[in-house]
Amino acid sequence: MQKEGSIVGNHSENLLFLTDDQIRQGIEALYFSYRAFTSDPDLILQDINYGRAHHRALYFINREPGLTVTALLDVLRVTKQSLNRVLRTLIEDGLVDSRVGRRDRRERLLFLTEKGQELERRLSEPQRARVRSAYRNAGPQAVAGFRQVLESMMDRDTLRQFHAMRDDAQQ
Amino acid sequence: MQKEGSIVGNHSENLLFLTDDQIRQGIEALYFSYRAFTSDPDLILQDINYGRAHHRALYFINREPGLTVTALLDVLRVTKQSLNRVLRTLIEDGLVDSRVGRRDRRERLLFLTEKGQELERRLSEPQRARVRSAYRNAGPQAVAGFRQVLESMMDRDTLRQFHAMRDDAQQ
DNA sequence: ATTGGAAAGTCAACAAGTCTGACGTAATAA
DNA sequence: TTATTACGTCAGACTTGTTGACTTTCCAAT
Repeated sequence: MQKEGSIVGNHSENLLFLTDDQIRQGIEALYFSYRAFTSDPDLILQDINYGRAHHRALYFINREPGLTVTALLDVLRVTKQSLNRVLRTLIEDGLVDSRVGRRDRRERLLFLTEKGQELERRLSEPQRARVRSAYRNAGPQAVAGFRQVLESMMDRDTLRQFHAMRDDAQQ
Repeated sequence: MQKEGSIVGNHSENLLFLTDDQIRQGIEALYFSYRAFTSDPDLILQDINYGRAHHRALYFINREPGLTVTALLDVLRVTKQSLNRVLRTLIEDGLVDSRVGRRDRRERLLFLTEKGQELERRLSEPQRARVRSAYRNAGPQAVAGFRQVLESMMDRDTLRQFHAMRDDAQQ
């Protein structure tokens, strides 16, 4: 195609990291590592007859105490019927406290009870340990790249959610 | 603790990338990006009344034509009963061809039909496009870090599976 | 050569978790 | 007052996971 110069399609650096094989390996790495990532809490959840949905709910309620059901629906992207079943069991089991909103009394503000916080920690700590260990093992440069690629994979709306979470942690 | 020198706990570089906040952001990035990653095929699957399990089966059969049910079970880590149901529908619908093994006639060797290959491509191509675009956007250094962190998150057995797949692609 | 156990795969029944659709109630907004 | 919003619930369906029981095939020890 081109008479002379660098390899076709390359600008300044070579583009070997964009070969089909590299893409495939990236996809498989994502699949296998995500499964590993969820395996620890999954084992605990199985024992207590809960599912991943319970963990996710506990996680985000702990993340932002007092968030409303609608806000949680927005984060989780499930139907309210589906979330409701999960929330009901969590409330019945004394892990989540649902309080009527002061500002708007139609809203339910969700909080973790002491017991709820304890389970949330027990479920999430193995994941934190896994990520911490992977980070330590890979080093700060690799971690920066990891984050960069993950963010680039999100669509606009998901990225918005992600940044919103990141931002309200600063307060 | 230490009389003099760098900040406590730091070796040569600082360890700010290991703060709780960084770990938390990593976990959330993983959650949100994985959901984005699966969203494209999920939409297609919904239309044809298939689920993610069907995509996974198609993916790995395409990846290694002629693999046995047992081999597929090992990769997917589900019960054979669960896989069987998915395989049955794929075979009935003419997407997968199951041939009795020549070497061992208890085995079933799995292949994609032309139609199966077509659907697999349709499901996986959006994911490849997403990863390719993210890779291009983030650059080769970031990609290396991405891969390094993901691999560090896998447990021994998963890592073995991942490397086995990587290796038999070289042939 | 026979046979008894193990391995590969299938079928049936059940549980969990997701979805859609419809409806009811209470509170807020127009 | 009326329309809209937030939340909860019931019913029915589907996917995907499970366990248990079964058939067919292979292999190895006798």
